[in-house]
Amino acid sequence: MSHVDGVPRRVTIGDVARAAGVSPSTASRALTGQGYAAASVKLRVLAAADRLGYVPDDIARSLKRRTSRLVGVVISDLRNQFYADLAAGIEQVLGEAGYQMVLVNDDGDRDRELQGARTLLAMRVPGAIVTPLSPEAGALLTAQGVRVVEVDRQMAQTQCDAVLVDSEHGARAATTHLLELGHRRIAFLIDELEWTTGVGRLAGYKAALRSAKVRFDQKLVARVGFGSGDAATALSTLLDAQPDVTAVFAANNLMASGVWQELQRRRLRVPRDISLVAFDDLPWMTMVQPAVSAVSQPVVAMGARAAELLLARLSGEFTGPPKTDWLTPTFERRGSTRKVSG
Amino acid sequence: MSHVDGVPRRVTIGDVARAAGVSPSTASRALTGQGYAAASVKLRVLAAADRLGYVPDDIARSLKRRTSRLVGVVISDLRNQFYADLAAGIEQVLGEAGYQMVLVNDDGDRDRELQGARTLLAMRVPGAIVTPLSPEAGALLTAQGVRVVEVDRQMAQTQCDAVLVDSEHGARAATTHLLELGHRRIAFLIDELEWTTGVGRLAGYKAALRSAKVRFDQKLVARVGFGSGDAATALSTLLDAQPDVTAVFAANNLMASGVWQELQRRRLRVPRDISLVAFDDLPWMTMVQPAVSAVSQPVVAMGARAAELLLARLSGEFTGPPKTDWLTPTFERRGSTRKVSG
DNA sequence: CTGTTAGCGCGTTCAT
DNA sequence: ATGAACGCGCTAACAG
Repeated sequence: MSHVDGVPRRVTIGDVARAAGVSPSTASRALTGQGYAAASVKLRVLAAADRLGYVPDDIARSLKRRTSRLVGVVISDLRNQFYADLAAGIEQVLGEAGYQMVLVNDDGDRDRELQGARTLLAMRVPGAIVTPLSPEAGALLTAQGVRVVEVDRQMAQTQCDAVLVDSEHGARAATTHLLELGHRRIAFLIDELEWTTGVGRLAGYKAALRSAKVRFDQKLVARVGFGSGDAATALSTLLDAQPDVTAVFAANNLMASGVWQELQRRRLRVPRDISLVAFDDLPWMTMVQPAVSAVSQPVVAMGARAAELLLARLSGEFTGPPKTDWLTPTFERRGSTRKVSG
Repeated sequence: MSHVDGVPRRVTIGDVARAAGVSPSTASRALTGQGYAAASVKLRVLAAADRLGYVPDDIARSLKRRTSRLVGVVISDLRNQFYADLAAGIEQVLGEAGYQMVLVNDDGDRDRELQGARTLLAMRVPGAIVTPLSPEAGALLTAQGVRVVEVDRQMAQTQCDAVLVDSEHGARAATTHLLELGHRRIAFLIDELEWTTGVGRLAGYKAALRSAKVRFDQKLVARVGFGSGDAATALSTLLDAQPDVTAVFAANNLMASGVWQELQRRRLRVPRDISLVAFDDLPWMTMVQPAVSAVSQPVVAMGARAAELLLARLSGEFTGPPKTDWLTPTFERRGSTRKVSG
């Protein structure tokens, strides 16, 4: 009666063993390839398994082996193409290695991140890849023996592996480009300064200014709430207060999108009236007119690299001390930047 | 020596029970809230669990309960914002109900889809949500008692729940709009006609033509490979062969992107030289100039709805015969369409 | 209300 | 090379 839909009962290794006329242990050895099993027997077991449509129970197997092939992935916003690409890179590498990805969205909320970590703990995942919001979640996992790789951002106080893009380098390149075009009043839009990304990008911006002996002006930095759409409003306020701004640096793709909309709304012509550079390159940036000059990150590769690192840890193939992989972004000059006018 | 990193051994319910001076069963009842447990005892157990940092083992629990809180999600391309949004909608609803999402990307490949289904089977997931490529994967799952909800596309021969967008309706609206503007030679770009989406969109296009008594011309339909970026090339070929085309209908966001690029490359002015409508609305479509008129799908809501349906099935709250939910897309008129010139 | 018993499905000793 | 016995961690059934 619990099998209303005609699904009687999953076939177990015991069924296979019986059908093949051997013991469960032998069936297990034949099926997994671990341990001895006569060739003829192995064949019989395999045939029986196939005939009965046997699918090994991962749950039972995991319980026994005390480890599963599930990797937790905690990201901030799947709807942001950046994170989706990251997840795609991770999934591909994981999948090829026979691992599955449990995806958790934390929406930039630390409580949800922690909640996600706890869930992963309960699931007994051997490893996790996270874009961290706080050190806590990663620490919690690490403390319980879960191997953690931080990606995009670095937050762990206790050392753990990480795969990052050199934000400072990228931001510096973009800013330098603007400076070389003669811009001096460059607005900088960002939605967070708690993470290594925000910090690094601002640092790169400042470093470029310093090299060019241009004074850093705090009033040119606009800070908006995370994930909020008010990059447009923030830019608007800033432009009103600082009418001498000739260029804008949008520190991520969300900021870039908001900035683009605001520039459109104001009927400012890019790059004639104002120049624009973005950090993080998205497809739309080459579809608009003019195309947006941007710091392009190897996002998918970053996800893939993180997964590779984690797998190497899990397999014991890599056992060294915590290591941080740095990926280098490239600045793509496009049509949204030009020499400062007048 | 297996505990190099100082992670001794996970605390089990047995440890908690001992610390609280009760039996494991009582501890279990106190912890889960299922079954009797004296208030004072419950308190003691909870305190002990908390003190020891006990985290229930989901693997063992699943083995015992013969069901887990993992839902399989099989989609075609996480890097396509459409699928990412879908997954985001699913994840949100699942997460609120205490379920996790195992995400599998099949890249539009049926073998990988089938492989994914087998994996989910092995994982003993109680349910799965899929954007189907073939009937096989879903059938396999259903046959083993896994509740399946198809989303975006419908493929199952044996009935199963589905959440779909009314493609025909949307395509008809978009095409009618073009016809009302006087367009008669409307190119139609698509990358698949095996799925309900492609079929429905073409049907809507044809239906609109029929209503307007405009002859359907097969030569105006360009078909490209799935996921391939050659929408641009295909359009190019088509435009060369059919110079009287005055409007283009891109049947999904990939096609739209390719079309947009090709129109740019040809320096065709939209909508002056040619009009454009897209099926599936993406953010870039309102960032470009002119904004692209598009059939907007409630993608996140579709994912959410699919998850709700699945959860209702799993909880036994909904037991009726297979049902298909239809969501209605809306046509957003923007600047890329205008009266046919000349 | 509580403890004892048993078993989910598998892999892994340990004998043989 | 094979099978019997055991246990992974948990909870459902039962007796008390």
